[in-house]
Amino acid sequence: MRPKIVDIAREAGVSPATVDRVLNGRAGVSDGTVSRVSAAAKKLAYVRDLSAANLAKKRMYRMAFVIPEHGGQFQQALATEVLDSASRALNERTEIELLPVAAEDPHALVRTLHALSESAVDGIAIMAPETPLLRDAVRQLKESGIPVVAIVSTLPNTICDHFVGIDNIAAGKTAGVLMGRFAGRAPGKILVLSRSMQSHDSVERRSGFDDVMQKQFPHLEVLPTIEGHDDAQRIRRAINQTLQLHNDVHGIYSLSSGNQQLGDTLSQCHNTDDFVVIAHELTPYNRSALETGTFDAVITQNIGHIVRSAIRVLRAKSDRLEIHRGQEKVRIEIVLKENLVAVNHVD
Amino acid sequence: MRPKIVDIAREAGVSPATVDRVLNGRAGVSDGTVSRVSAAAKKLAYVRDLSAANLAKKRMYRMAFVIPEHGGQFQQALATEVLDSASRALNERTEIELLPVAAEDPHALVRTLHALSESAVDGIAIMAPETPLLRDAVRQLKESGIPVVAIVSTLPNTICDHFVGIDNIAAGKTAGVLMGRFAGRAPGKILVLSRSMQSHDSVERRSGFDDVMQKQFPHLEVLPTIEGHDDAQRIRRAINQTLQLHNDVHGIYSLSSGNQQLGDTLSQCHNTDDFVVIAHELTPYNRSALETGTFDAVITQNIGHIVRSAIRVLRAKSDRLEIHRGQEKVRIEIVLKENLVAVNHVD
DNA sequence: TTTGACATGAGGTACGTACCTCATTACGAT
DNA sequence: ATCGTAATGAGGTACGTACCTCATGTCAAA
Repeated sequence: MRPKIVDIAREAGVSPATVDRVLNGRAGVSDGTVSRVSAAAKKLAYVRDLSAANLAKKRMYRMAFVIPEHGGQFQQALATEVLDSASRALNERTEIELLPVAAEDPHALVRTLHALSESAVDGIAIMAPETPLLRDAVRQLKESGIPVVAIVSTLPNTICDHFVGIDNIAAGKTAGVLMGRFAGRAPGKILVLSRSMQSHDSVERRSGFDDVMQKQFPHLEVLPTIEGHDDAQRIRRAINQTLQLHNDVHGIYSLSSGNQQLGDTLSQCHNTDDFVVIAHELTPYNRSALETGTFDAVITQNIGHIVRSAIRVLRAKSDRLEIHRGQEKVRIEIVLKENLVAVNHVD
Repeated sequence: MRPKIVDIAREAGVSPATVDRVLNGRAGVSDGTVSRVSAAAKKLAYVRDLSAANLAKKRMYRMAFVIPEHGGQFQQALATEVLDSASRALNERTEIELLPVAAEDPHALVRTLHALSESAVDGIAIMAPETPLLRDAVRQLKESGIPVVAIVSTLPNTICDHFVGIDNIAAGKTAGVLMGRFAGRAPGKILVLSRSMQSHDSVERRSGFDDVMQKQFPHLEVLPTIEGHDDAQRIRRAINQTLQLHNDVHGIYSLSSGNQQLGDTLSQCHNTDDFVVIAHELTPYNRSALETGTFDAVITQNIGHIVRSAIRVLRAKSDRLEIHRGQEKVRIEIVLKENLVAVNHVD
């Protein structure tokens, strides 16, 4: 049997009430007694029965997910996954609130976070690009004792408590190796596409990608990033222009998750067998592009795992428990048509 | 607030005691009352507070992991992971016993399982090759109401309750695509190695591999599988023989997890840049082979996830709860030197 | 010596569920 | 009318922890 409070009391020669006071850090216990009780607890390897404690406390873990509201399929999938986890989490005393925020407006984001700091949440998971405004808001939250984890998009660990997501430099490197090996030995060019290079993530991926391409595949020249800004016309024009300018494009690398326009352009105007296409995030669209062969590989991260991991981490932070690094590490997944079946749907 | 037993009682117009009888399937309640109570419970969307129930019942989940005792690094990593999970699981009313069994002796396996069926465990996770003896033993366990999940090595779902592991045909296909695309366009041969083709897993991987190679890369001829049976000399001789016989070997595919001998042979006798090497399972050995460049890709599955998933599934089965398919699906992971850093260590 | 502050003990109630005993009711069979 | 039985209610204790009140103890300053 695991030791309980009465066992510590007996061991330390005090009453259960005193043990309770010590364990819960309440005042009115002399230093000597505190250390005797602590020693007894350590000696017996006491661990509080969390579920009994939570039952007694009527504890509820209240957490909020703050994510961009008008994103593409990735953000949508993320929201779905949060809602799904929310319904399951209810059985584990965890209430999850989904807070979509206008992504382009740092002030709206800060307002939302400020409101949260008033509303007695136990933890916040946030996906947002780093800005000075955000940094300050997060710092404030931490000062009020609310744990904050960043998901998908990195925030410096000095600011938030934890980051749940992949290493984007390594992801870019991975894309690079696949690109280099899939594209063959003939010299040629690689076209790189991104929604916007304002995003940290895109910059990191590009840098990892370039690193590998330069070192391992110098016969492939990586062209400057074309920024799409979700403008279909602009993207189409830019791609077509580049393809006309260079007749030796062997591959296309799409850094960010919005690829609808890319796929459309490709399937309309060109023979997709001519070059290797690698993209990020296994959205429904990218999934079908893999199936049809328009895309050759997708580098992705498991959204369900990210959400569950964020919840576990926030719960652990809230209980001041250690987190299980192995379980919380998000892996860079490589998806080809062939292992697609075995990968979770985003639905 | 979530509804509790008194709420159901009020709703159904009966006493809490009767609700208790109904919810726990005890006798002495008329059919009409049973259905009225059930209806009330459904109407209020009642879900039993598992932790309070477990507290009241002093419940312990007792589970056993039955795994091969003298395996290579993979089995060792599995054992480590089980022990690690065991220590954490204690805080969640879960006791995990690790039972290593002589892999080559089906009778020993059956004896162990039989002993388990006497010893009041709540669930069993087992990694073992399918044999008629095992099938019968597992069927018996299921008849005594003990949930059994197969891990890593498939057992038919008609026999056990669940399988935690990857689809080996898809894994073989994945290896095939990587091999085909990495090896280039020149015609040549692919050498295939396995510990033993007695193993279901190896056969499935090979069949997936062949499927892709035939359809997508017909210029590459896949040679018959060389079976190593963990005999270093034999493996070295076979590899050297084959390499001498065919001067156009472009790739080596190692189906099973024991690759020490393969790596040794390669690093001793040949220029490893000449061919692509793809292996399974990210064991410490394979990890270092990736780092040095001896191996080009490793197809793997996350052992920690497998163990945790098996525990969750067994707990769910034991409580007759639904399992969360998305969370329990094990993904086929592709590991290259570049995304190695981001993948869990096996230690 | 009194006072007061502080340390500790004793004992209770609560959380939501399980499970037990005993009492009561209803109803059909005798 | 009486009895037996099945159905139900009433009320308790327990699980391990939290948190509350009140009583009692100790010791030092006034």
